[in-house]
Amino acid sequence: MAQNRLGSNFHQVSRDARVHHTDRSAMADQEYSRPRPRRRREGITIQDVANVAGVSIGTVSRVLNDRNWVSPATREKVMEAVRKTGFTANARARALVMQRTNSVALVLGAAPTALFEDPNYALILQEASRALAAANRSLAFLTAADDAERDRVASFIRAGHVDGVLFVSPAESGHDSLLDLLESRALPVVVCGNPFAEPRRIALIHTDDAPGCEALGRHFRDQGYQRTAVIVAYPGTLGPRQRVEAFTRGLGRDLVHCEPTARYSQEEGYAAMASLLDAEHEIDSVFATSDLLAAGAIEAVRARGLEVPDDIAIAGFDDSAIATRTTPALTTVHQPVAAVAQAMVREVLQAIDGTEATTRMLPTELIVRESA
Amino acid sequence: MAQNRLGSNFHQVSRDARVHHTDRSAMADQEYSRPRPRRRREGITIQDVANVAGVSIGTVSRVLNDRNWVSPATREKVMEAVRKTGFTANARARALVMQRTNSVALVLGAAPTALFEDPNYALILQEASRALAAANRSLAFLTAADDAERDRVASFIRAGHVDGVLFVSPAESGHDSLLDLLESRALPVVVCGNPFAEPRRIALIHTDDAPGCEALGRHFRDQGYQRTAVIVAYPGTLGPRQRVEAFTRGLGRDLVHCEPTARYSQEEGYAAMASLLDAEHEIDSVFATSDLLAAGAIEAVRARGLEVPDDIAIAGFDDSAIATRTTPALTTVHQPVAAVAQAMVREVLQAIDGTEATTRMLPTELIVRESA
DNA sequence: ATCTGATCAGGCAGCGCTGTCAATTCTCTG
DNA sequence: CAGAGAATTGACAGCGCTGCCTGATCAGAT
Repeated sequence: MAQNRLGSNFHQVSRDARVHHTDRSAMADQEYSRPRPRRRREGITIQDVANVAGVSIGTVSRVLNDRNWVSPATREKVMEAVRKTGFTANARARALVMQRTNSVALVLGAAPTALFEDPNYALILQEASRALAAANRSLAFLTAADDAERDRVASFIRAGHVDGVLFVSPAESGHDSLLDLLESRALPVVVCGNPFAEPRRIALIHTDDAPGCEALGRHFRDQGYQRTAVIVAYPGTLGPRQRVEAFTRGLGRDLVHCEPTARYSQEEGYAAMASLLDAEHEIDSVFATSDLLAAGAIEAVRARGLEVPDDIAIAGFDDSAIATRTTPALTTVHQPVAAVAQAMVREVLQAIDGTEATTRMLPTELIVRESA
Repeated sequence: MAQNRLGSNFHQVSRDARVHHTDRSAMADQEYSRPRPRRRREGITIQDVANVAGVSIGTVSRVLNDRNWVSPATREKVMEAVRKTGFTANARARALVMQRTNSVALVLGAAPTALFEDPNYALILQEASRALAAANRSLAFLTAADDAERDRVASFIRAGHVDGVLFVSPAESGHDSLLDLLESRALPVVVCGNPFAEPRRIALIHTDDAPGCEALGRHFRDQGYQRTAVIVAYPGTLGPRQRVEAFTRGLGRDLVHCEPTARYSQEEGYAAMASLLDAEHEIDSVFATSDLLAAGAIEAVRARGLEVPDDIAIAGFDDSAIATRTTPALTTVHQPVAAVAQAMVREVLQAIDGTEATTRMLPTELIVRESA
């Protein structure tokens, strides 16, 4: 038994020596020969503050974390020492012991180019960043456009870098494996965008597109448009389909044509409109399922010398920044993207604190401008 | 050897005393109530892997970090155990012991709205994100538009959340306190954008705007434009001033007028152009120091029923995504923003690894499209 | 004067990992 | 076949912090 302990005893020595030494150096700033400064010391630690204040590190910790049972006098001494030393608690040590990093990942499930192609993404990033900062959390930004990136995201999350995840995904599928992982870890996740193909235990913040789209359909009918087409990206997925259905419902008659596109981009909108015009459907109005598509469509119409809305009326969806920059300004359906981002943050923070995150649906509304 | 141990034995006394003491209190408690961890264990740890592989945690660590002195057989055993347990090293523990987080902050020194207002910012974010991911680093996204946010950034950095900082700032001043902090901490920082007002020990990645702007000036002269004005944001700062100077040099004659704006936005460009037109300078050509300003200027010109470039030629600066989306497409000066972001990441990573980050300058070139 | 309970402060284990060093085993030599 | 050296592994301190537990202190009550 004693033999067994021998090894430990040896090390205990240096430890005792260290404590002894620290106490001394607190009294007089003599030599500072730590037993083995293997790595350079990083900065002011809680121990330094404790030395200056003449208390133990436990007390400093108690003051910093606003725990009870610290006398006002001691508290003041510690605060003063913190001020004097310029101490900031080491986030890494804190993260280790607290099992919490105070940061949240924002995973963009698309190529990063989407960030300036689609103002919605930038807006979500902006609002999420702001909301997290307000809650004193930091934002880790990741993209997950392809499998390699998804792997990276997965290992990032498994490594415990973040307390929760905000997942912003376009309607494309391909994220199922990542969603599976997120679902399987007990890590709070909030997704925004389109409803899931299959039910999931992941909270979803999405917009109720139907009312706005239906109102837009009624607006088209009221304006007296006779032959209407739609340009729709990701036509196979649930969200876009719902938009078109609600629009058609409001319109009260069948669509002349439905032109699909691969993504939400201005170029795709241009191309789709061009092919609609080429097909000579004799349309007088078009609903594009995003403002970017609509902006492209407007360009295509004007490139042929036609006028919007007189020759062809065009409406978009999103009410993003581009909606007021087109000529004419876009009639569109307002989607509360900022509110979505804020709700995502609120839900994920709640989930981190233990309350289950809940799925929420936010309303949309028709914004009539000049293009339709 | 035995002599050496003797010294230890001396200290062994105090240790034994301590042990005795502990034992006593354990007896008083009647039971050993503390072998179990107090917090729930978080997941698979290196200890679990070691147990499965039948080796010590040190050996597992050595295998994972690809250190020498591990026999092939043991290595295989450990790898197998890692596979079987699905172990991923805890990033937080690693960060603490390594004094390194493997993440880098991207600080946007502007309101987050800039992100979709100015494509440059989004592009930098995109490229930095990509480059960091490729280097297996994560990106913490922060904004520092006002003092409150700068304080947040400062304490974030002091807390040791990141190993380095990428600072993306518009020409505005107001960041001096933050730059002071960054400079004072021995933390690698790379800034992009305009040269510093005062010399700093911070690496800077910026573009050499002069060649492109001068070429643009020559192009204006070659086109036969007679009366040229400029629209310039942040006219007091070094970068914009250099652009205008180089442009004027290429032009070979004085500017008719210099219209200042507060920021780089389409709206400001519109307003500046409108006021230029109102002032009846009889100009036939305008150089705006960013594509966004130029895009706004084009709108303003066309809103008055004038044609670009026939009535008034307009050129921009940046060659951002918007340059090809205006009608007509913008003649502009290409700024290698993606390359800037990549250089920033390269420099900051080098600096983290000990090499001093160096200031770099990247070239610009004239892109002639239709607007001038 | 002693006991009791409420406060307050200190001590220390331990979060999960890495780096150092000692211990152990294996391989050659002379 | 001992002894030196090389290869391999184990042990454990410690990164900086928090949380539990214990000890000390001080009123107020007995």
